[in-house]
Amino acid sequence: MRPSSSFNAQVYALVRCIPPGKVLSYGRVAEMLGVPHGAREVGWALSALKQARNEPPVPWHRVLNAQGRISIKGSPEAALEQRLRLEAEGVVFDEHDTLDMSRYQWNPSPPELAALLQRIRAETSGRD
DNA sequence: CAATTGACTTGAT
DNA sequence: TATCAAGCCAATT
Repeated sequence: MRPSSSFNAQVYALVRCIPPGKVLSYGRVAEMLGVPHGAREVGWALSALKQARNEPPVPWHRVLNAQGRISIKGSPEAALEQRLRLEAEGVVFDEHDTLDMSRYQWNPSPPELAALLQRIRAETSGRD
C-alpha cells in the first residue's frame, strides 16, 4: 500500500478544497492530480475513507461520476446521505437524479489550481 | 501469480 | 437517449 497512500492523501487534500455547492468528477480529480486514467483510484481512496479517520473531515459527497450522478454502489444509505448533503448545500438534482455538471462542477483557474496543487504536494510529500 | 472486483470513463451500437 | 464493451489501475482473493 506504499505508493498509493500518498496518492490518497492528495485526493483528500484536493477534495477538501472543493467549495460547498460545487462538485468534481472522479476522473477530474484524477486528472488534476496528474493521473489521467486514475478515476477508479479516486473512488478507492474515497471508499477507504469510511474506515480511515479523516481530520479535518473530507467532503467526499462533492465527488460523483462524470455524468453528474451519484455513483456509490452497495450502500444505498451512503448514496442517500450523499444526495442529502449535496442538496443541503443548494445543489438541485433533476428528474433523472442527475445534476448539471456544466453548472456545478468546480473549475478553478489554472493559476489557482497550480498553487493549490503545489501546496497539496508540499503537505503530502513528507507524511505517510 | 492469475482472476476478480470496484464510489470510473469513453466511444460504439 | 439508452445500453454495451473495452480500457484503466490498484486492492483483494
